[in-house]
Amino acid sequence: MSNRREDGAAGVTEADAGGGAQGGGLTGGPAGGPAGGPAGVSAGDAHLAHRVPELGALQLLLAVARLGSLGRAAAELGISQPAASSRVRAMERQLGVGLVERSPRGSRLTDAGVLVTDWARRVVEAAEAFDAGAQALRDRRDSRLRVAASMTVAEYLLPGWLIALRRERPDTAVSLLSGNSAAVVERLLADEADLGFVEGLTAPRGLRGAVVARDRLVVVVGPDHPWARRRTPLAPAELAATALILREEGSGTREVLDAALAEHGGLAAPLLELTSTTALKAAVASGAGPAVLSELAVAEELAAHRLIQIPVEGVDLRRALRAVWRSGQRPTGPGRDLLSLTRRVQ
Amino acid sequence: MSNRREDGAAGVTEADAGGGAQGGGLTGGPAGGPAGGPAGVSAGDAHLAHRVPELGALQLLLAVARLGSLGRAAAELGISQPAASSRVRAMERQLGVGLVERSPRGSRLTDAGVLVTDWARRVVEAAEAFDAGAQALRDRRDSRLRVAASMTVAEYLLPGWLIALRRERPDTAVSLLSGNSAAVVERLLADEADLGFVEGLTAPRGLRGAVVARDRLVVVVGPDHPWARRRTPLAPAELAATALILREEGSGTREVLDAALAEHGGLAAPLLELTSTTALKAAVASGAGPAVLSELAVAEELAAHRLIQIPVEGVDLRRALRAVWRSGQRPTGPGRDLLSLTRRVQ
DNA sequence: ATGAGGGCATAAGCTGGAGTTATGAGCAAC
DNA sequence: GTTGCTCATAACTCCAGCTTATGCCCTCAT
Repeated sequence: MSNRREDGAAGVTEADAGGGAQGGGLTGGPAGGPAGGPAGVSAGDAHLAHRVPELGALQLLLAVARLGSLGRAAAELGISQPAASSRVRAMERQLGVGLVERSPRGSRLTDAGVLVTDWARRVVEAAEAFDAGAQALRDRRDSRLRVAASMTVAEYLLPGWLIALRRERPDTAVSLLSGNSAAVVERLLADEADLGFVEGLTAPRGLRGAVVARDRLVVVVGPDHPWARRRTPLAPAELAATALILREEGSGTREVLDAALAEHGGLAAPLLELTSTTALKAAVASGAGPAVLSELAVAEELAAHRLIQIPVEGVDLRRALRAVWRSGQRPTGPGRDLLSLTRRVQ
Repeated sequence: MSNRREDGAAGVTEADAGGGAQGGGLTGGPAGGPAGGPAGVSAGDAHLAHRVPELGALQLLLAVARLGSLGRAAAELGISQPAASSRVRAMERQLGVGLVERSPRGSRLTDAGVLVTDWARRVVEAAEAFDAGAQALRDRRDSRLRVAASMTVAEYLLPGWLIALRRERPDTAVSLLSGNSAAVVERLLADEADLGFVEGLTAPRGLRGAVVARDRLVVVVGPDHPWARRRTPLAPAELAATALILREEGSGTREVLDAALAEHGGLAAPLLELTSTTALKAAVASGAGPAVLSELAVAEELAAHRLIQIPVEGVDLRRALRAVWRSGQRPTGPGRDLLSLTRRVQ
């Protein structure tokens, strides 16, 4: 962990965070999702931004790791070498840990740097998803592919698709309209969109479509709810008889749930009605009661055990996710590319 | 989407991105992980940081969404109300989309704002994990709980635990040492750490421990690899006979794999040996060949289909993740808190 | 040996973004 | 009408980060 810096004040180079090189990694954890996800963003530390380097710095760190040189990393990001040097040093001072081992032959990450870089990668990946989505939201009219997607698809799936699409067809400009399924259908019929994505039990009338994925609704409760300690699956009638926290009337999730429980007595009067999935999850997590949500919407919370999934027996809560288009307007060009992507990248 | 702003130049307030309120969300997707994850960070767009608002702005947006007022959000982040106002406006200009509907009675998110805020939440959550990890890396000697963890635990699991711990015991300062399993054991025996986390088949000699989770090694290939189209599970002998991309000798993953395949003829000579999990995943994704990695390390890549998991029959590739401590030094106080967390938050 | 080249650090100067305080305007409820 | 909440604008300040210019150190090749 030698470091050429000799000045007193500046660099706190504690660097090495452990024994050997990262050779002996044995790893552990449960099956399924990306465990250990961060807890929810509630009130949260106000000064997070002061303790986490900004995106440019994190990207720079990734570039240094990949290219093995501050100078080359600087070039890739389009800044000067001294700027890169100073940014990395600022980051090291901010974190209180040496990240990069400089040598006249280049730069390598320290052990701590490897760890920090891995955490940084997650932030940058989230930022890329943000960017992909936001860009589609901006490029409104003048884009080659106009996509209309339901809220949840737009939120959870589309950014990943767009990144993959950009990787294969960098010149494709995509614009995104998002609303409920009815709005998606409307946009397609009005020729304001080329390709739509909706969820539901059946394909919308007047449109052609293809199932690109499946989804399931799950019953979730907060960790302190009595159900969280249940061992036996929930009976449909029991679910139907329970007051749930629900999205407002007209929500697709609620519709599907209604249909599934119709033969078991129908939904009980709701315990609470909320308008956003986020608010709903927060209410459930804080113990207000059980809710039924898309698996997709609660994957992170389940992995971090902020929410507990309760198995239900004897009810089919699966739904299809469909790509849809106007009859006779089977997608070509960029639309076809995106469509084929959705079959590979879920 | 009324907006009080009247000046010409400044605000591009395209705002609304869809039909109705976000009521009709029907949702879809496959089982398992957080699908639709972003693609890997390779060369990446240089100017990502110019297109994505910085963390403080994203946090501000979340606060506005939660509190319903720019002023209150500003107060929570410890900045003045005009600063918040200007930041949000800058963000709207940057993204080219109206995010917040201002009114004399407060502020609400627009439809597009809801979407953007959800994407922003992911970035902020990743940043919180970064912060939790980095803080533990810094607070070296003077902390109340000194944790030693193997590289992979430190990378994938610990940040989540630390966030949860901070939630319950805000005053607990944790320091993190990370290295291979041997180094972790060494630190514990030298009384330089209070609690350790290692993966492996058996508990280390001289230490007490408890299994806190389980993990599995999985065989993965790039999407273009012939195996990706396979329908039948891999036979152990077939896996053993195949040249794989592996971590260097001494890696825990390699050790476990070696043990599991011993009775099937032992590992073939490696196709390639790499020193970091990241480099390994990149090599596999680009089609260099198959590799065996912790489920934990490839969860995101599997979800985004950048890597394909190949089932293997007849070999047990599971491992235990253990918390360990010195005999007679059963963790108390903060250590006990963390330990009990690991059983709930995976 | 000795010079060329790559890599990083330092120094000095500039610029712009983001913050601050002070103030005004719109709307609601009392 | 007045009080109180909201947000917007204006003028000013200041610091963070960039750039260019330069120097040192090390390695490698001649």
